[in-house]
Amino acid sequence: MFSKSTEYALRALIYLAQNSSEDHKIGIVELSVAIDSPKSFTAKILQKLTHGNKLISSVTGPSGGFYLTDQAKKKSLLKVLTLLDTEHMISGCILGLSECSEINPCPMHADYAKIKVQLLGMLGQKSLEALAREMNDPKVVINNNNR
Amino acid sequence: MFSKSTEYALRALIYLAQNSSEDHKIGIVELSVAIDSPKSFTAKILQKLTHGNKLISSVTGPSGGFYLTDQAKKKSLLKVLTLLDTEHMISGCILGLSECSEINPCPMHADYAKIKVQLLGMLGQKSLEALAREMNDPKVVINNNNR
DNA sequence: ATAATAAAAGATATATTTGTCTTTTATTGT
DNA sequence: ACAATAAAAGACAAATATATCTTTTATTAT
Repeated sequence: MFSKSTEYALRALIYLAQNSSEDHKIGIVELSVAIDSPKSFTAKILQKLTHGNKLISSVTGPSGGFYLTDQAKKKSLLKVLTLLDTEHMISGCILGLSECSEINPCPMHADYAKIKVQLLGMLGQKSLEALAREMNDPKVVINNNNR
Repeated sequence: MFSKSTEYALRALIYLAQNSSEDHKIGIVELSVAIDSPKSFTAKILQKLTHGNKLISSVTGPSGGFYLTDQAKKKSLLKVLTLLDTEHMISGCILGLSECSEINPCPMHADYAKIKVQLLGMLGQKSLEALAREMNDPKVVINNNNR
């Protein structure tokens, strides 16, 4: 469904939403171990979310690291996808047509439109902190270390 | 959502479902123009669906080309995805966990499971010929040539 | 049989994604 | 100020996806 980049980003954000705050920052080593992702690659992805849009906050140096503000934790997954410029994965035409619309729909348009509404609805309503809360349940995981 | 390969495959199959039969085969040139896809690349993709599984039938030489049997036209999109080995795009974990299940779910598992049911339901119930029928409506398109 | 046709197969090229490693810069605690 | 720390930045490498081009093989119509 999503690219590896997007998957790592979402997992990282959920972990940060659960475990970080301004006075408890998370380093890239802890983070990439926690979400089972390649360290340097994950660092690059996080950078995309720290710069202009500043969804993620970061501080260099000792006791530095990444964290989310309370405001950031309230952002929805859909907002994250928008910042990652990957929302079209879902909102685009399922057959890949660039000009698929009500006026000139693809053969799947009507059926997919219904599902799209639900997908976008779920992603738009689901905040990072809500997902972090899910992780209070000990069986809920965000890495592959339960194998 | 899907890769370019999968998109081209689905568009090609829908076109073949609408326009081909054993005594009216479609050449790769006509096909790739009709669905607005790169010719040789599309040919490669079609080959994957002609060999073992033989969803697509093909004949070389004059008056040859690709076509679908009536039986093939009844196959669902889900079946096509399975043959393309790309069903995991939908049935896999939305956060990319390899071991995401009821026992150890990711934080999105429960919400995505509901949507997954609907997506798989739609794809499983939608046949190539049903989609071909959609194309009888002149406003329905399967290429980008309406720009 | 032969020539024409069209898919199959193979080689190669390009672009994008994913991943690693090194150097630089910013910040902090001493 | 200084040393240690951690992210930022940049260069590079590998893998995969996408795309093109050429040669071969199978089939058909003459």
